[in-house]
Amino acid sequence: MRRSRYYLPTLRETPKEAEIISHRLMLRAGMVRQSTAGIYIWLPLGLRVMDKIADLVRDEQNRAGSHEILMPTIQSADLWRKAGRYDDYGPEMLRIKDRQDRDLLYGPTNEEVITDLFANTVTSYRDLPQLLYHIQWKFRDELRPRFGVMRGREFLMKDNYSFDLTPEASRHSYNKMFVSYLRTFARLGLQAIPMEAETGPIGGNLSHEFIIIASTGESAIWCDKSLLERDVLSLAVNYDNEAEVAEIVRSFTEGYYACTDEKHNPELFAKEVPETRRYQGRGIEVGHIFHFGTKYSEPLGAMVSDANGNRVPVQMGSYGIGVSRLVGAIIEACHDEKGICWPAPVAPFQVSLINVRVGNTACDALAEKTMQALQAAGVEVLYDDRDESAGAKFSEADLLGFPWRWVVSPRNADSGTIEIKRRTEDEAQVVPLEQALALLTNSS
RNA sequence: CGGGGCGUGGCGCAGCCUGGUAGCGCGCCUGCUUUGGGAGCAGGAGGUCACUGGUUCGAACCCAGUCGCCCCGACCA
Repeated sequence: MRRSRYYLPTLRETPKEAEIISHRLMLRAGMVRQSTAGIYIWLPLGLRVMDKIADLVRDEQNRAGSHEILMPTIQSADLWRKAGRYDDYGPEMLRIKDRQDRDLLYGPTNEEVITDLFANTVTSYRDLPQLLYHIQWKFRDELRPRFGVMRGREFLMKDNYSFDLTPEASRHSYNKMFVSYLRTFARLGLQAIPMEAETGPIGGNLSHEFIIIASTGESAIWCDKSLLERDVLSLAVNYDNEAEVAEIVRSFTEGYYACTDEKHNPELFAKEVPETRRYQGRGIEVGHIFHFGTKYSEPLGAMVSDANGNRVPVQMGSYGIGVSRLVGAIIEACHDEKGICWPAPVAPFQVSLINVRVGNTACDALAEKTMQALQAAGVEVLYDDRDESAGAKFSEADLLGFPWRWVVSPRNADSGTIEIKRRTEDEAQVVPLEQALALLTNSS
């Protein structure tokens, strides 16, 4: 992609409404624009990141044996009345009427819709277990939206719902999602810590939040440092093996203190965690999983026949990841004073290609050749071909934060070499194009 | 919803107290010069001063109301 042709409205100064770092950087880097309070327009660069996160989340959901569907944003109030939540949910739910004066709502979550769907399509225990998810926009009319996309009113969420015959089987579904979440966040380049949580209005009796460490996070957290050193991705998981999955969950939940301010107990923390392993800081909630039994299946009639021919309500759980929130959360966790430092898996482009002397024949030729070579290798590159000063280009590249910066300049164009540097390192190296390509493909 | 603050070219701000031709920096356009960390000079474009009403010869400025946005708090993926 040529920078000169891209739609990338960056800002030199920070709009005054933006207070926290991720919001400032997202506005400056031309990722989003605010439309109205808590509601954002996603621009190409921001959308690329969100799509990558969604794809990665999707991949891990599928790997754990879930099936993707897509439920509507607009739901019927009747369904919510039937489940008994219409009145309970309160003003956070956006209620609307259609032209026939029927009560509708913009879904803040989807337990009702999916439980109803399930009730109408599955009738036998032989079709269980089932894990169904979608990635869809939600609306919650927050009292106070803030922190940019981290607490918007409209947000993109992945929500998965499990259906099982017995509480034990449901626990396995819960465990599968637990492990899948560990993998998902690790692949996104984040250290996520599972913490025991309150179940809140979703209901139920078993729940964990997944928190990533960020100094600007909303929640105060206390945990055992050794949780941060666990290597999740090297674990080979067989999701069909109940004992194996349960063991992984156990290894992350037992013997490790990890609490948000909701559940923090200072005496217990001091007693259970040796002083050298105590971590105290702040974090951002990026995922939340719940087991809630028959809370929705009973009122909505999601029943199946068991092996003895008895009709029993299914056991359910729900599992959420804030996809749009993650865009901001990753920036909170990955930035420096110059700008964003994207983890490669979610970077909107892998390479900032800078031609410091547009108009110089050798530079232009080498830059073109380099861009084409990168594209041919399937590497996403944003080629800054504008007639701007070198300094302006370097600053913007730092702000946008792609993993690599490749510079073509009169210093090295004649020799056909390129100066390459990682966003997070200070040292650059000057190498021939072929070698640069090899370094990039081997490293990522 | 309680408390605080703010609405003036795309962005950041001054002007308001003390009413009298709407200003600055950045960005944008044109030209020349420059060229490895947000270049210089010259010229230029761009604004119903959030909205409505009032006071006044005259309102960005004073008064009243409305709307919008941000921050702190209670609540949340």
